[in-house]
Amino acid sequence: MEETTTNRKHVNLINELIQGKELAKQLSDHLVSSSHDTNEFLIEKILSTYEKALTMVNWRPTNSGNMMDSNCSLANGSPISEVVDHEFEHKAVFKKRKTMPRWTEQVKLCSRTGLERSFDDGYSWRKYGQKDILGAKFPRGYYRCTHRNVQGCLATKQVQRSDEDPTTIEVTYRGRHTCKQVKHSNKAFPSNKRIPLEENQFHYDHYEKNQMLQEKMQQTPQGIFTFETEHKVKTEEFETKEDIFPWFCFTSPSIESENENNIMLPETMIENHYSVESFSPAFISPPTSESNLFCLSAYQLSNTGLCQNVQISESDITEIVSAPTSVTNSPILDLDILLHKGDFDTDFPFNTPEYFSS
DNA sequence: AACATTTGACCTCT
DNA sequence: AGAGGTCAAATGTT
Repeated sequence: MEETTTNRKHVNLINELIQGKELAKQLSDHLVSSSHDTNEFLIEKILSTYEKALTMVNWRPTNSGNMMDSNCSLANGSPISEVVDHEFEHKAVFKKRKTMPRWTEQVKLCSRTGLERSFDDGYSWRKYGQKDILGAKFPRGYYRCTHRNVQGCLATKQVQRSDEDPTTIEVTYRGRHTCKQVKHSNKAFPSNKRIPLEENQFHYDHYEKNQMLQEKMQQTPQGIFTFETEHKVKTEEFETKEDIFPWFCFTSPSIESENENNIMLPETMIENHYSVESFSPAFISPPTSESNLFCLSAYQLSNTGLCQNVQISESDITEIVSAPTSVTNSPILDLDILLHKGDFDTDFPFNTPEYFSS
C-alpha cells in the first residue's frame, strides 16, 4: 500500500519534471520567434511545474519565489512527517494564492429587457464557501476550479454583488487555470477528434466549442428576446488587458469548414488557454446574423461601450440552462425567475440549482 | 453513488 | 482581535 503510494508520487514527480523540461524547450523555441506574452506564460507554467515537483520532494517554497529558503528541508535530508507535510501544504496554499495573478471583472447584468444573466467564463467551478463581508450588503461566494483535486488546478474566483448596483457583480479571479477543461466536451460532445492538449489547448477548445455552436445554431429557432451584458475589468495584478479579455470568435457553420484556419485570434488567448469557451452562449451569433464571422474582444467591447444585443430564443436559453453543455456551474438565469425575483438573497442567486430546475 | 452546495469551524494575515 | 479565506462534515441533488 505504502509502496504503491510512493511509486505514484515518484511517477508524478517524474511527470512534473518532464513537463518542466518540455515547457522549457518550448520557451526556448518561442524566445526566438514569439511574443512577450507567450514567453511569460511559458515561464509561469515552468515555474509552476517545478514548484509542484519540488513540493513533492518536500521542498519548501518561499513567498518571493526564490529558489532557496532557510527552511528548506532538503538541505539536511531529514524526512518530514505526514502531519508536518499537511500543515506545510495548508500554509503553502495561503502563501501561494497570495502571489497568484489576480484580476477583477465587473459584470453588468443589464435588465432592460427583463433578462439578466451572469457571464459564463467557460470554466467549471465548485463553490467552496460563502462569507458575509464587512460593510457589504451581499455575501461573497468563493469558487475553485472543479478540477482542483484531479489536476491540481489552483484557480479560484470570488463572486460578489455590488452594493451600489445590485445588477453588477464583481468577479475576482485568482490564478490561471492549469487544468485541461475537457469536462465540457466529454459530457456534451463526445468527440473522436482529439488534438493533444497543452500547447494546443486553444485549438482543441475551439474545435469543441464550434461543434457546440454549430449544434446550437442548428437547433435554435429565431430569436424571441434580447439581452445584454457588459464587462468591465479592474486589473489588479495582471500584465495586460488583452490577457484578461480574451478574444472570441464565432464562425457560422456555413463557412466553418472552409475558413477553419482563418480565425482571428491573438496569441495571448491561445497561450493563456482562453478560448471561445471563455464566453457564454450569450454571444452566439444567431443563424440569421448578417456576418458570418463574429470576432470581437471583450476588451474592445467594454472600451467602446458596445453592448451586445444577441437574439436568442427562450427555448434555447432553457436548453442551454438544462443541457449538459453547461457543465460549468456558472449560471445562466431563467427569464421567468428574473421577471419575478425581485430581491437577491444570496451573493449570486442564479448559482443555486433551484434556479435551473423548472 | 457520485457530485455539488451549505455552513460552521478553523486558519492566516493585518 | 477581527476580517477574509479555506476546509470539511452534513446535506441536497441528479
